[in-house]
Amino acid sequence: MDSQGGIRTGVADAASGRAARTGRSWRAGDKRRDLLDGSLAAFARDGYTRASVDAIARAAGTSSRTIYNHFGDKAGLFHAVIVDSARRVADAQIILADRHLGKIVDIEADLLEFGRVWATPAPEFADHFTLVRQVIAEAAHVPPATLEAWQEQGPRRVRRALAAHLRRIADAGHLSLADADLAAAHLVLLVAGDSGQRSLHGAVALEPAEIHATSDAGVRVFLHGYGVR
Amino acid sequence: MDSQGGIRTGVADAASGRAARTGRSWRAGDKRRDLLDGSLAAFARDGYTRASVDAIARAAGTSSRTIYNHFGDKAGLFHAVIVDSARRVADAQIILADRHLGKIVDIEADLLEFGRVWATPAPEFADHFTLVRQVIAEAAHVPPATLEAWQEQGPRRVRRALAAHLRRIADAGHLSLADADLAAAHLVLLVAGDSGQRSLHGAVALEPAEIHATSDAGVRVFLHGYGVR
DNA sequence: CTTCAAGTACAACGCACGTTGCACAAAATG
DNA sequence: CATTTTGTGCAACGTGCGTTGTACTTGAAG
Repeated sequence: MDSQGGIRTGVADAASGRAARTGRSWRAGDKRRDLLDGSLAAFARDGYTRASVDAIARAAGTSSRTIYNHFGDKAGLFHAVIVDSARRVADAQIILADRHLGKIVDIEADLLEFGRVWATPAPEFADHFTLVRQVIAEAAHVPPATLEAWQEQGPRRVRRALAAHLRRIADAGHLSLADADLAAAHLVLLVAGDSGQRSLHGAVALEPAEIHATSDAGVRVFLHGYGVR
Repeated sequence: MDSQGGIRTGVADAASGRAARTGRSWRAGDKRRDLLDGSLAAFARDGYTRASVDAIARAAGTSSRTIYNHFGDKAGLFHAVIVDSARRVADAQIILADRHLGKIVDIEADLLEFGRVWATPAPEFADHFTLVRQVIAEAAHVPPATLEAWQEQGPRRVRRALAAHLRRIADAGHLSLADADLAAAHLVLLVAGDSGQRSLHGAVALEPAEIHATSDAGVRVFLHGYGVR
């Protein structure tokens, strides 16, 4: 009953294989990048099933045949797209965490500032989060290997970076926490969970003031639970 | 570029038309109910595109031809399914709100109790919320009329009922609020937003203790903003 | 220039799916 | 009973899509 449909295996057959096999550097054309970018937009807009390979190729300015040469499979393309996108977003988020949590002078003020920036959606990553919503909605049809690679390169990497910061901040006496990983998960949920959920329901962009209000409230709840008393 | 794909119009062509035209009461077989229930399960599991009409018919124990006789269209079926399901869930939620917010003796204790019950997911409605996630993910491909009917019969109806309760409770001196509708939206988000978001990310069911903790925290934030000082 | 990998255009195959028409059974209605 | 409504099984049509093979172009490397 699940055999038909679903995103099938072809994980990383030829993916990035060319770059490794040939000594070619990625300068000219760079069809692979075009493909990853165009596919992200197409998958985000239409979802996996609806986004046809031909439409993706058109959006990326390549031939559909090139997709199969690079990724072997539609599923392989999807795998590469979400992992690549998740890695990029995670990189940006980690940099953001480093900037705001690297040096703590006033734990409450710094966390409030961090929360506001964190909760404010970056337009250049809108497609990514739309795609993530697609993945969550049809998680049952996404190969476990793809889910695993996405989580590992994206959310889990970010959470580990945040946890390291929180651990360090706690050791410096600004917080009181036992499980830094759990605390990191709680922090991002409290800061951006509500506004994320809310923007879904209304499908409208939130006002910055509303984002800041929910983020501030989340930080205060976090400090209520993890602050030094 | 958007012309192909998408859920097309056929909203309520023949939907529920038979019941209205003929004086027939819905007793025997009641294929329509079977269809609505089976379709809910199928759409929730596979999403709109992947769920084939034949598979739905099989899941509902009917013929695929009967689907077209009743709903005219696959899109019409989807429309009927989500509206019907949303109405049922909303009914249950409104009853729940009446029970817990009808008579207030201790505003904090009552809201805490209400929040815990509200945030605890009912297994019989799991399919519905899975379907809602599908709808949100591909909202761009769902006809506006379907989105509108769903919101009206489901979320908005619930929010209005909650707002009425909050208004009454405020008039009785237990709360201080200007916009009851906004307060209702805030309450459900604070109470269930986090746990809903969190259960998505992990795809695992939350422990009751965790649900209660986040719900309690949400209620306290709500009272911090809307409580009488 | 020759060579070779990378990309493209095109045609084709097979398949699954939405949808319809039609003939026929079953059940309710009078 | 006869009649009308509902539901079913089946065949069929058209279409869109994933995928592959193949011949051709292009541009860099030797």
